[in-house]
Amino acid sequence: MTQIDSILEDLGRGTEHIYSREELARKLKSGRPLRIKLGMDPTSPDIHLGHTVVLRKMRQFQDLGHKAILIIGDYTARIGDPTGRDVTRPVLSEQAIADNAQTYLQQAGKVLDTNPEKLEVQHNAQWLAKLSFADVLKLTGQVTVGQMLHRENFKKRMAQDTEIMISEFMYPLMQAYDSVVIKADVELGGTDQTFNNLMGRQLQERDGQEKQVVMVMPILVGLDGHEKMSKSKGNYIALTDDANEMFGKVMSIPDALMENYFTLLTSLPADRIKSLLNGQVTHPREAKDVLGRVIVEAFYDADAATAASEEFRRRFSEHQLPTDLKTCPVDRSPVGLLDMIRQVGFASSNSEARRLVTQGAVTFDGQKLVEPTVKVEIAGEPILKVGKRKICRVALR
RNA sequence: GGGUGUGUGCCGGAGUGGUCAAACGGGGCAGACUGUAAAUCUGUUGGCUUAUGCCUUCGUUGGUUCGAAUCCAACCGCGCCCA
Repeated sequence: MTQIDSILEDLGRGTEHIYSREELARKLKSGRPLRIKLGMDPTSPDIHLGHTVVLRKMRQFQDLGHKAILIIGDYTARIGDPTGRDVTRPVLSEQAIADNAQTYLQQAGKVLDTNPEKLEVQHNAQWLAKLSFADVLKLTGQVTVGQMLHRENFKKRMAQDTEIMISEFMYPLMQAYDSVVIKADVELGGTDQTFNNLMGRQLQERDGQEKQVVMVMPILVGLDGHEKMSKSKGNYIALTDDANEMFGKVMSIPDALMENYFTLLTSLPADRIKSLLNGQVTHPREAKDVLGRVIVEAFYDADAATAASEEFRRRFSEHQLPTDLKTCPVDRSPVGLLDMIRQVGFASSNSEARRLVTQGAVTFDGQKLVEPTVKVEIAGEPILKVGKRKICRVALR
């Protein structure tokens, strides 16, 4: 196996498809630092593990001496990527876009090498905003409607008779044009980006450039085990989650998801992963514990990972109180049970609190309370527990 | 522009004058069982200081009626067919 072959193999890990491997090999052989493009739309304020799949691939290229070009889609965000949507996206305000872009960068820095030699950050409004109508016509003159309608997502929406705004057709073009402007050698993206990425190749070719290689990564499935990890579905692990939260969320994923997470979110060697996933060799709980630690370690450190694992064991396996039990204030002492639950934020309405109480989810000061109408005394910071996860010490304000 | 249809709770989707806070499914939450896994079972899923009670909700506004998610009108959104 030549050196290029082994590099190719590493780079190919966790990718769904490469268009094309041969071209990538050729580019790698040239020896020059490649320009690796990744576009991110600042449409939501946080990034989560799903985004890191591609960011990690980007990092891998950086570590091999290539240059990461991170494109903040501050202009494309105004349209909204039609990807994965059955309806048109709402338009974001410029301010929201700018704010989101800021946090994106900050968080992406947890995965990427932020050395300016290795990372170039571009905002696509810089060139897209300048295009004239004539420029746009020229762009639109390079792609047929048939081609656009071939796109999975549009096809589906056509079939369902849901609306498609013409502006949405512009999205792939804009993204593709980004590739032309920055002269990308490789573009990374999730499988849902395939169409857009491939269009970049087309436009580059028309422009007389060498076509970019497109590497598409699988979409990370969310905590529920079915749907794509996304903020709006609430099935995500945010990079801003604290270590305990992160670890706990990993422990809650369905077993079937572990393989996916191991290959896409960790750098553990393939044979290690294999033995971890073999139920004969490793108990699934143990495997998941390793997964949780590795992931936490990537964003914090080894100590934090160990601590999170231990805390988890203490709390949920041994049913002990969390070490960092927070204290919640309540405004009066003989207080209605429902009122208290609402005041500490464990229920958003009295009715909800009532439901929780009658269903036996509430323990106060070591006693299970099932009568919604009782009043309780706050003395000596008693502990209130609602369900498995909501727990705090109650103190008089 | 003409014809026609549609708009229900987080989502899908019943309901066509009172018994509707609204069937059913999904999702969520809680409980049992567990490894905060899966599968399964059970309960619950608008709000209200305690409630065989009240309030708000079925695109919007107005009307008919003792009484409307259900009938009428106008308007708005969305779709289909024709042009």
